Amino acid sequence: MYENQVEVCAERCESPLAGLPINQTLTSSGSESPNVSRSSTPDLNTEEQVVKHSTPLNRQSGSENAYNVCAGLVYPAQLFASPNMFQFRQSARSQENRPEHFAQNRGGKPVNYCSVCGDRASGKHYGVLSCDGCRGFFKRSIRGNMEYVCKENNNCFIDVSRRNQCQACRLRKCLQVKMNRDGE
Amino acid sequence: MYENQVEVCAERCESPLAGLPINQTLTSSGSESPNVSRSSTPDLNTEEQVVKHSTPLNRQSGSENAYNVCAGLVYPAQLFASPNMFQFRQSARSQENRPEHFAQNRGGKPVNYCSVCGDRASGKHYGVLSCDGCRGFFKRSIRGNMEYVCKENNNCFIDVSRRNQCQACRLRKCLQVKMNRDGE
DNA sequence: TGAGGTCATGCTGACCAGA
DNA sequence: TCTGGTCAGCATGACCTCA
Ligand SMILES: [Zn+2]
Ligand SMILES: [Zn+2]
Ligand SMILES: [Zn+2]
Ligand SMILES: [Zn+2]
Repeated sequence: MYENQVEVCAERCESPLAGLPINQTLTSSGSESPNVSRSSTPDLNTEEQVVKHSTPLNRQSGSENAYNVCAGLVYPAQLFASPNMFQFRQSARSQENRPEHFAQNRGGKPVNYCSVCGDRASGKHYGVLSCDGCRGFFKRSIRGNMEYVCKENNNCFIDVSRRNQCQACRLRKCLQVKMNRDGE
Repeated sequence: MYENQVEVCAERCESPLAGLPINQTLTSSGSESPNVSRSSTPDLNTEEQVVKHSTPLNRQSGSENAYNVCAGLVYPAQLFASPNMFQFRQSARSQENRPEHFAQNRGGKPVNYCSVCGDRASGKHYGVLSCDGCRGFFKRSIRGNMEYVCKENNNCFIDVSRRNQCQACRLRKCLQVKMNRDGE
């Protein structure tokens, strides 16, 4: 169960095209292991609206005992998309109908995904199709000469919801997909 | 290798006295699996001084290619203690000579550890011996009725360096060690 | 001693202006 | 189109006051 997931992680991370391979079939986005849905592309079915700089990170329930969601219970993670510690609200753009893979938008423009985390790409950055988050992260990393150290085994899985859990592995993934300071 | 670690994690997390069991022998703090040092208690051998609210989170190297620490290389994690995304600098208090277990300070005062993460406890909070970090985290969680969702399998390992990687599991651990709103 | 409260800190990513 | 720059938003935890 868990080893299974770990294997997938390691395998993906080590491959140069780790994460969401672009131009590759994604049958309902990562359903190889049914009981461990990793939600590479969280499909928030929430209302769509762009709110500038509104970042409600974690759910706040109205009821009293709200936090028992995780209390001692073990159930398959990612039954629904969850905001991360720094999982910012997906903007309306990101919440558009996610195509199977590389589909067409309403306007006909192709939708590309970040080579690092699988989020919607905002263009090519530092030589690689990537999202604004990974772009900013890579920018800060190289400009600040940052040194990160993984607390696991340098094979943390990087996707939209987990890209902020390990900076070391996120940067490693950035470099693996050939992000570079000079934009290639 | 990794399954080993996961097993340890799960075992620790599920037990009510997960993490660093207080009053229990810690032979050099977690050396069951030699090649995967998890550094439950990171022993920073750095200089000791208390700086108020100074939180240099990540290492910034002076050299140019600093980020190659993790670039594509796979080496046992935790060769040295690393600052987390939100791993604040351990204050001088935390860097005192860490005893084997429950040892005496210079002054003779016993040193207690947080039941949640193993950091140095600042006292009893919400009924449980805990550190200021876990105290604040639990406080925010219950006051805000926060709902966290684990992105793994609800068995993330919680220690000083990783307590900020999964809020869901951190809160679960808080509840497992019987933290409660009314201080018992 | 432990409760609630405060707030400096720094990471994140959406956005902007200029090349 | 992509770059550097900006900065609102927010979780964290050290520290404070008060009972
Ligand atoms: Zn990305
Ligand atoms: Zn990692
Ligand atoms: Zn703690
Ligand atoms: Zn978890």
